Amino acid sequence: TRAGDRRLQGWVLDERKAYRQLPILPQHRKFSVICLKDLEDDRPKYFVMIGHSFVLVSAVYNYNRRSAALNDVFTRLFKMVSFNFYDDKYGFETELTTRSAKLVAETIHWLLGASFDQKKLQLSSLPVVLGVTFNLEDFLLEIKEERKAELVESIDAILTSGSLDPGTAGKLKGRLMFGASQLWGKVGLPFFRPISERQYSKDLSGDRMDLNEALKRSLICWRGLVVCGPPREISLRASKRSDIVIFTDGFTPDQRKAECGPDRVGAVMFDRRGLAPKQFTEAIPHSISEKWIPRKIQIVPIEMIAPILALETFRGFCVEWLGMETGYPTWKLGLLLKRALVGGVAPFASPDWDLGDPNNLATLVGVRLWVPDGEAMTTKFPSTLTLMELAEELSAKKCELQLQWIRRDLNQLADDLTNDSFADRPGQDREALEWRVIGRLLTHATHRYEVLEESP
DNA sequence: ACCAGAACTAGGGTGTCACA
DNA sequence: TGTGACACCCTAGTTCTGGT
Repeated sequence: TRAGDRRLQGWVLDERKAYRQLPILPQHRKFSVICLKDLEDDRPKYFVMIGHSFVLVSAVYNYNRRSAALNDVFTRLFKMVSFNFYDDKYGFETELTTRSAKLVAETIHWLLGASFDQKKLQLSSLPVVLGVTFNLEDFLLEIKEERKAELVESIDAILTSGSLDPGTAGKLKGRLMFGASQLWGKVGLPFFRPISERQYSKDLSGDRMDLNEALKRSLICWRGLVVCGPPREISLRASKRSDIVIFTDGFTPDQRKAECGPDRVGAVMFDRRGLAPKQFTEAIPHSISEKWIPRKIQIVPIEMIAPILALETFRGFCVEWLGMETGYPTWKLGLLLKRALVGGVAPFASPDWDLGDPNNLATLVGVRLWVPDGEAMTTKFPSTLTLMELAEELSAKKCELQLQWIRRDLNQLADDLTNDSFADRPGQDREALEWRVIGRLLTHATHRYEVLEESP
């Protein structure tokens, strides 16, 4: 932010009875009639509505047009940082200007005849917008306590009753998804799977509505997240220049092309402060790859492991982002396994499990993978484990994970290294790598997968 | 290098939920 | 009523696989 270290505040303005403020064109009033039964004489009575009613098709468009127009006055004329969502209008400023920004918002509404609730006006470093608290002192998005309590209550009710019907499952999933948007990272993503499966299950006979093992554990895990999951951070969006950039690549022999040799990864690091790039290449030991789901070509896990090794090898740097060359379309990730399931980790279910401990969180993180045409959320087993390992490695180095796809031809150096082509490149000292989580997770996740596979 | 069948995808349609 | 996110179903078309 260009405001430097100045404290931020927000203002919020809520319009009163939003749709009712939009008038019906007088000559159209004959089309705007509602009918109610009079309980006294049991006869229908008709009323002409002079304001837009809820559910009227044009009300949504008409109202949002007005809302957006008002916001345009704020942003264009007064250069304010403000937003609108239906009748919620809100903006952020430094301490110096919040008061005047709020005054502008109120005055413009008053001048143009848009009435608002004086009682609902906010001017605070903890503004509440759309039911979410923006904590501008600690830069956190906080889930409201009431919402927390409602979610816990719903989950407990399901656990007590021991059954969950598709309708309730869908309702719970929707509310959890909204709540999760205020929580740290993509925590909890894997636990939606069993809930989602119940939502769309069609067989309602016999004991099919009963909670199975996977559902019970998912609910318990979600309860834990709602109660003690850390809030989402509000990050400063001003982009900084990267200190270093790392390119990686992976290789695995393709029998169709009669290729041979071990699975291999390579990486090149460009350091803004250094003259020459640094590089390494390493074979993936069979003890690691034999644990993957058998496939003819294991290129995806190999490509994903490359960044982990790169970070371990080039440790001691402050990494801002990491380019991962996979050259691999999203859908191939799905080939790793037909059923998309990932394990909850056993200690998660115990009450004394500390969610604040990054070691625990890293085992739960779901990672969003960016690819050229669109994006894919993968919670598929076991590719997610590789991403967890990567997240864990980054977390241990106080880094944030952001995977980006780049064109293959921009990755020539890593490509060469991976293919054992060392021309013009001096040797690199190697360091032994210890896997942080992948071994442990494979055991847990494989077990979890078996449990889920067995459960109906 | 080629072929046939299997396996898989994109994208439209439908439907659920949440929020306003 | 609108929006977005997600899941499932379906069809036409593409890509992979295993064999020659």
